[in-house]
Amino acid sequence: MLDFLNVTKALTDENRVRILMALRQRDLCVCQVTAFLDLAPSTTSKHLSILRQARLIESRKNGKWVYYHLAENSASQLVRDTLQLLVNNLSAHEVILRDESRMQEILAREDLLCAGMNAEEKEYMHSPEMHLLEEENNI
Amino acid sequence: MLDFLNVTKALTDENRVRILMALRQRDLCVCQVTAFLDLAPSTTSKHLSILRQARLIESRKNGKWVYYHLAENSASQLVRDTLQLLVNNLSAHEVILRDESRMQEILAREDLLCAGMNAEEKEYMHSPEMHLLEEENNI
DNA sequence: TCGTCATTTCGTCATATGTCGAAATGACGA
DNA sequence: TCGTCATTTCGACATATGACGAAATGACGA
Repeated sequence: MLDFLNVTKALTDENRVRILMALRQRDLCVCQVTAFLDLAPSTTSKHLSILRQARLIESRKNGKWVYYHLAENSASQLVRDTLQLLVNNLSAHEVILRDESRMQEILAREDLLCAGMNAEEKEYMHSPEMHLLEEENNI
Repeated sequence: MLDFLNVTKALTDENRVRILMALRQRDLCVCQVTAFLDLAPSTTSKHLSILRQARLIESRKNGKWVYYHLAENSASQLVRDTLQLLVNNLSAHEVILRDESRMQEILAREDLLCAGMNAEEKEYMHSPEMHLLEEENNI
C-alpha cells in the first residue's frame, strides 16, 4: 500500500507528470529539466527525488551530470502499469504536446545549458544506445 | 491535465483507496463507509466527495441514504484505466484483504448501522440488480 | 590544489490537505 | 408539524507539500 501511495503521490504534481512525459523521449539531466520547467535547481532535484523514490525513474551519473530515465521494463507491475496509463491518457494532451516543442528548443540551446558538457557526453546524447533505452521502455 | 491530477490526488489517501476497493464488492452508503473506516461522518463525506469529483464514483439517493458505487463502464478511459490499475495492483494486498472481512462484519451489524433502513432498501441490497451493477464494473 | 559547475541537502515560508465537531440541510415517519 | 436520522457544509486545527535561496557535496579541469 505504501508503494502504491508513493506512486500516486508522485503523480499529483503537474511538474512531475511533465517530467515523466518528457523522459519518454530521452534521458535528461537535472539542468535540462530545470530549464524545461523553469524552476529553481533545488526544486527540480526534489521532484526528481520524489519520482525516483516512487521508482518511476532511475538515475545514472555521468561526469558532473546526473541523467534520469524512465523505469525499465524490469520495474514492478505497478510502475509499468502506471507509466502506461500516463502515456495512454496524456500523450495527446495540450500541455504535453506544447512541452515536446519546448524541449526541442531547450536541447538546442547547448550554449546555455550544461555549459561544460564535453564531447563524449554530447556523443552519447545522440547515440544508438540512447534510442535502445527508449525502445526498452516501449514508447 | 486537471482531470488527470484530480484522479491522482483522489488516490493519494489510503482511506480513499480503501473505499474504492470496498466498492468493488457492493454499493455502500455513507454510514457504512463511516463505520468501515472508523472516521467522523463529515470526514467520510469529504472523502466520498473528492472521489466523486474525480468521477471515480457516483452516487444515488435512496430515502435518507446516499449510496455510492464505482464509476460505470461508460466512464472516461482515464477513470476505467485507473480503476483497473487499482484492482490489478491492490486486490491481493494485506490491508485490502483484511478490509474485505471487516466489511462483512460491518454489513452484518444492521442493528447498529443505518438503523432506520427499511425493508425495501434491505431487499435492494441483495437484489439481482445489485449484482448486475457489480458485473458491469467487471469485478 | 583550487576554482567552477551540477547537484543535493537544509531551513523557511505560503499554501494545500485530512481531521474533527458544530451547525445546516433533506427526508422520513409519528 | 415536529423530531429523528443520514448527510453535507463550515470553521478550526495540525500536518504535509511545493517553492525558494543558501550552503554542502561531488567531479572535472586548470
